[in-house]
Amino acid sequence: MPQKKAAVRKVSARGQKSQVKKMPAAKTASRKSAAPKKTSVQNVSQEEMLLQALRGMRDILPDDQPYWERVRKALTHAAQEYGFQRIDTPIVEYAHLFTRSIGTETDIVEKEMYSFVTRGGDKVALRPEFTAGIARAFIQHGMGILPKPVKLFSIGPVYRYDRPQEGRYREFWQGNFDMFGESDPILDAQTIQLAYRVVSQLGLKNIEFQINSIGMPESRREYEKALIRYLEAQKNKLCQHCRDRLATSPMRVLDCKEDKCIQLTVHAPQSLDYLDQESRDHFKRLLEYLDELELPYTINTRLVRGLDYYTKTVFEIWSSDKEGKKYSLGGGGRYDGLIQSLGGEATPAIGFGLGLDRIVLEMKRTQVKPYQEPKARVFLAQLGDMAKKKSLRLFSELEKNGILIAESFGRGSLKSQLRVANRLGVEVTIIVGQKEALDETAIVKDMVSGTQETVTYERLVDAVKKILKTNQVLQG
RNA sequence: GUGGCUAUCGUUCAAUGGUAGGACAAUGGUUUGUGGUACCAUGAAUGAGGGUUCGAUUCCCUCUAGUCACCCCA
Repeated sequence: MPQKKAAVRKVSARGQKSQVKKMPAAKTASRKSAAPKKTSVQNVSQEEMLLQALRGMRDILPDDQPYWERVRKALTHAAQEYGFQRIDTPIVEYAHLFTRSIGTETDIVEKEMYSFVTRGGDKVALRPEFTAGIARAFIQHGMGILPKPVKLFSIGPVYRYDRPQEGRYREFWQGNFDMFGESDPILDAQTIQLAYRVVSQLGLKNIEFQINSIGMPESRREYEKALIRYLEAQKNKLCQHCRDRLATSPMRVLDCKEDKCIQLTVHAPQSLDYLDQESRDHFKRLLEYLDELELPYTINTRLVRGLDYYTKTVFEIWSSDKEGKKYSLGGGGRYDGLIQSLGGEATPAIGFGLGLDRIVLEMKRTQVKPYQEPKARVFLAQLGDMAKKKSLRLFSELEKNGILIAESFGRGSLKSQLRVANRLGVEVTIIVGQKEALDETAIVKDMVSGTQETVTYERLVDAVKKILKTNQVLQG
């Protein structure tokens, strides 16, 4: 009865763009003229909004959970094996924490942060990445006194107000690993090894690391100067966007995809040539370690990461499909200055994050098997009120004995219940009807052979287990 | 934030300026306490709002969402 959509009185909220301005309290603004904004809620009915997840937000449905479960398990196992301890930090932090650490000129902060003011007047933001919050926790809880390196692992959602596409969402999941207190390049190598370990354990092939070193702040400044000098001289050959970038983040010009920019930057100065002695040694030793570990890497002198806090080593993890198309799965790097710049004791650190949504996407794309939940092999069918009551008890009784039970208590006929049992592919069905309920017995039916026998409650568990066991042997 | 493409039952695919059809899935049934197959039946959709029109799911506009390319990144 799709009742012809009650003609709702619709106040035509047309016109009145612009002049939104600030409207401090908007106390005089009448209901209907309030909030024309362009939040676009205008033409969307309340009900419609209720039935739709926010843009870029999505549900991870039961069908997908096996993949996620496998990813989570791989992550936590690897974390354990490499001695990482789990830490969970709040999703919301002071916005300032992120601007301080990630950098104010970066896109992440400039236009992708979910920031808002709380009722108490605090400027806060949903975390766009993990490291800032973890660094904050590290300092706040005085973790600097712990034996080095301090290894912390996290998994959870992060938020970026970006334009969604496949594999990129506004709420997405990351697994994050950080090590504090150790500056030796072997940690860099170990970090990359760990990342490789996780990803390949998940069955992803064609993994490649791209690495680069951007040196310490001083050498980086030197380099930036040289780069600007070079680009400035041929400014008119750059695309418009890159010309703008010259002033704010010249290094980003390096990964512009415009042909003319690429051509121009081929011969541009490279950060590697401007490294200070220490960074140079660091990078050299890292490469030696990577060779030793036989990890698949290429040096990408154009690789610049979007966060300001990186020093020395930066890297990204890529996966490629048959057509050679590449997908970024994660990245990371060293951030020796971050802790100190946030107000802590000078502490070198390195870490990386993995994009879980993308990993799941890749797993599906390359047909990696998801994690299989243990599946019920026994079905419990019942007939009649009395049997229903008994079945509930039987259900928990069997479960206590480690037997997973499927059921469809809501159904009436035995036929339909058996049909469900069949579809679920169970090996045994236990049937309790009126008669059995009275006798305190149950029918145990072997779904493969079709034979069945009536047993007492005491013998029930054994009878079921016996069938399951012989099946197992047969499947061998 | 910019530009392109898209939008039909839960899923997938049809069709039309004039009552939207199939397949898969779902639910019930084929004498009611026994599975498969088959057969029958049932429920289920034109994303939202406006415009043009006698009439719009179809044409136009706006919004929303998805997707792709930028941007950026995971």
